[in-house]
Amino acid sequence: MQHALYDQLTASQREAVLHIEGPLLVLAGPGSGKTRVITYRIAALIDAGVRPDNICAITFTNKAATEMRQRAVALGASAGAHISTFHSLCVRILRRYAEQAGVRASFSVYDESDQARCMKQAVKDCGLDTTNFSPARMLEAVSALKNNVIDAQSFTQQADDFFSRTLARIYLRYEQILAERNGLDFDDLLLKTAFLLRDRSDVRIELANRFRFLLIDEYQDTNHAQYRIARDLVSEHNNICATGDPDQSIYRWRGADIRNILAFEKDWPDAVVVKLEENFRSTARILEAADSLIAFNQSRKQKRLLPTRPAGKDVDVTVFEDEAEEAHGVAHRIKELADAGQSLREAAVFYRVNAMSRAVEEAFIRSKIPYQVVRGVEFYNRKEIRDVLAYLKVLVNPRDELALMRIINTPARGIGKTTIDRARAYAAANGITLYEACTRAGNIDALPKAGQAKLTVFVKMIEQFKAHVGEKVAPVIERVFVESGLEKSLELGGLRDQAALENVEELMNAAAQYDAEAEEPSLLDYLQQVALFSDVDSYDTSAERVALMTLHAAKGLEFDNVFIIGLEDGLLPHERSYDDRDQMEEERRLLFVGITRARTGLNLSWARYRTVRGQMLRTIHSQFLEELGIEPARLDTEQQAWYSPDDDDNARTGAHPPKFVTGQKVRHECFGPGKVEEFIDMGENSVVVVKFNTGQTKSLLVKYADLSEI
DNA sequence: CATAGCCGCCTTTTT
DNA sequence: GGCGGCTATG
Repeated sequence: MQHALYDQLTASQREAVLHIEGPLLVLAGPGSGKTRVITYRIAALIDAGVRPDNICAITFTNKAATEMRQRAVALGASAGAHISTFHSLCVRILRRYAEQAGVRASFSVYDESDQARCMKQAVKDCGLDTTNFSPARMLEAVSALKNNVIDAQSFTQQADDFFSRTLARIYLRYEQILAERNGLDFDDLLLKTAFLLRDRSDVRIELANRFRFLLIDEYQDTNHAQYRIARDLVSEHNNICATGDPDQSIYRWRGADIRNILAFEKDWPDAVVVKLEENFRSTARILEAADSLIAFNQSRKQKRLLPTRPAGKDVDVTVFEDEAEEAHGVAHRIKELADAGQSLREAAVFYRVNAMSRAVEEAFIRSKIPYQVVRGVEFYNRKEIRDVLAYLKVLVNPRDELALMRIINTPARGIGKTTIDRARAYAAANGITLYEACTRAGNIDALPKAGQAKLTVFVKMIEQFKAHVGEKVAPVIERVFVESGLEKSLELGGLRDQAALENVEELMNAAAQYDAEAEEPSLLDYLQQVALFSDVDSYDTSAERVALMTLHAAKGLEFDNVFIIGLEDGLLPHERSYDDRDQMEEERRLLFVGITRARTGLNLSWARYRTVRGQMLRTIHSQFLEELGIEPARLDTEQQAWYSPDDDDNARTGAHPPKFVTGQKVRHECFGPGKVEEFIDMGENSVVVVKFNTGQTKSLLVKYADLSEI
């Protein structure tokens, strides 16, 4: 690397970048240039003569991995370093060492809903009812065990009370079901890899030599299984570099163990520790608020955020009447920013729960503000996408009964419940999989000739698809989509199906991109990787659109202007965190993460009333607001500082029809009294939807309706 | 066997 | 308020 590049770094950044051999811990506060340090480090390692393929960098999301790859290459580092999430890495390892790990390389990756189905089955198989042993709860418990590298056998041995013994039975059965279907859930990817490294020193040594330099970002959010994997991977050379910030640990509920980062120096006693405390991102006012807030956490090492930027604007705190006004207020403010020439992609709205995006979206649509919702799984959870992927899964993993059940009669081809039940009974009686049973449909005596014929046609179609498995992924998807009849079934439909068609097209585009870019492209790899994808990965940072996301998804990102909504008691901190001090502290860290995403503008808000599960409830503002170190006078303003309904954008058009708000009581000449359900603000063509006391609901053009307020 | 409509369930955050 | 599963009906 040219020496000039290092000149851009601070002394401590340079120290971290140029530390080559031996364990290194980088404790990096928000906005301290951590990402930059990691990418420079990759370049510096290569510069020092390390072969790219001896480097393995672990990121928290796929998106972070993609970005890091691009940045490293832009810095002049030759491509070839392995950069991915822990889960992606484990998929590759398990496929490569399937035999040693005791799995089949063709495994399906089971996502949350797949897991739920298997768990439901497991609970039922154990003769328990799903009310007392809710699959979700059981899944949570099993996941916690897996994250702590405890398998079903060893848990069974240590289970000593009624609940544990029951859970052990469920765990065992759940594992059996997954094994029968050749499926691995998210946690299995880590667990099986941890066991592989523990039990097979030959594999461990081979991998340790392959990945001579291991870099792990967001180390504060690793769980025990990930820790074990990392420890074993560096067991031969100790070249581990971990970066993170204990104050930004927000995944405890998912098994993340903050002790990993706190105990790093115990695990690697000769570790060099570099602290990056200067913040180059946010203005001083924003950092003061963040600093003041996080200081309320008791189980934490004292740490200062050192601002390098000027004071900047005050942090804005606003109270609104309800969530609709709050959303409208945010929209209004963003319009102002846009009018002042600010870029929309530099604005983001954060919230505690996904459901809160709705109100904001509605306001943005009305205000014609382009936006994108960055959400957990949305795209790959759509029915049509899952259907197509299920076909592909059956092609590479015929044991995947979950996938098979999904497609066997989708689109409808006359294979109903009775037919399937009989085929299944035949499979059980003969100790074969359901798919195998279908291939022998002619032998299933319990089935009428018509049923046998339908199954045979289905199997024939699948077998024909199989002939193309070795080809590029996108064409296979297209073939399956067309020839399975899925496409046709959607073409007949209405608007909804039209959207579905477009989604599948989008899937094919993404697959084509995969075909072009993947390291080792294959249908199997595609399916295993796609299961690990989330919508955060498809978040387009270059689009001129406001980003809407949860506080969790905001991790690692930064924006000029940040809006955090719903600072209310029970929401942030979330009510489910009340009874546990550690969880309360995590809620505080969550807000801390959100605040420190902002470069220059930070707008916090709460609403006096919020609709929860369809009910409008009175709220109390979040205790966190008082912990920001902002003068009380600015915290709880009676009237909004910069927004009032009269001062709307459309007021500028010159026309001034009356405006209404949801819930408002009005009277109409003919229909009598009623309540406003919706007000669609379109200037002089505004529409108001009123539910009248007579029971009927009417949409009325405001300028003609002559409604009067009550 | 397919479809529509209804009921009852859950609802924090996500790789 | 949304979704999955169940039932009743064609």
